[in-house]
Amino acid sequence: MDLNNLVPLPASFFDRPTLEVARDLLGRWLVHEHPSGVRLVGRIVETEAYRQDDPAFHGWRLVDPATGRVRPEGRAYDLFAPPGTAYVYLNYGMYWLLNVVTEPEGVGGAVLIRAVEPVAGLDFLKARRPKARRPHELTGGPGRLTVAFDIDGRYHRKPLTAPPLYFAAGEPVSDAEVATSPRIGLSRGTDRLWRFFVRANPYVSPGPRGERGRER
DNA sequence: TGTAGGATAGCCT
DNA sequence: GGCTATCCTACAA
Repeated sequence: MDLNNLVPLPASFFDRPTLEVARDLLGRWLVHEHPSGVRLVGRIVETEAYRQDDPAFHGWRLVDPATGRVRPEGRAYDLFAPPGTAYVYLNYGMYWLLNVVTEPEGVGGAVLIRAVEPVAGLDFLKARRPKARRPHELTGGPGRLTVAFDIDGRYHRKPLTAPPLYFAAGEPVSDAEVATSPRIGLSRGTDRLWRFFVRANPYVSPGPRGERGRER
């Protein structure tokens, strides 16, 4: 990959089954052309998939289980937006979480970006998170990476298929390097192995009780 | 190295 | 009024 010739992934990349997109996003680059002029690039090393047939999905109750019809109500309806749209929301009143909407428009799905490995803009990232000592404290964890990359609600519902915030091709990750586990921080849907991460990568978020990168 | 508790705000019941 | 796709600090061992 050439840092001087970054091409955004097109909407068609996200117009696929959510699990496929979550797996395929590993190794891709998250790029933020920051308003200050600094370009921030991170290699994605951890994702989670959320689907409309999933009790952990925000928009779960918007779908009528009998008819499959969707009620266009509330914030969660933005998860049914066109593929490649940003779904950014405030969690626990403090942290912005970055998702990219998947599946065709009208079908609910999104991938949560949980951790990246810095590729460019390291000084900027460190300045945003001055207390980070170990790698995963800098950009490992969905709340940490949005602080480091200065991503917040202003990107909600914006297309992630063009600057200033987008994904680039990066470098593929082989199946041998990929591990799965239950998603982190949920009370429902914990039986599904819909968290994808790069094995033994130091930037993968530790999760609760130091479960960093452990498969189950 | 590990666990416990608290901060904080929008959304839903 | 309860819950939440989190993180940080304090404190024990």
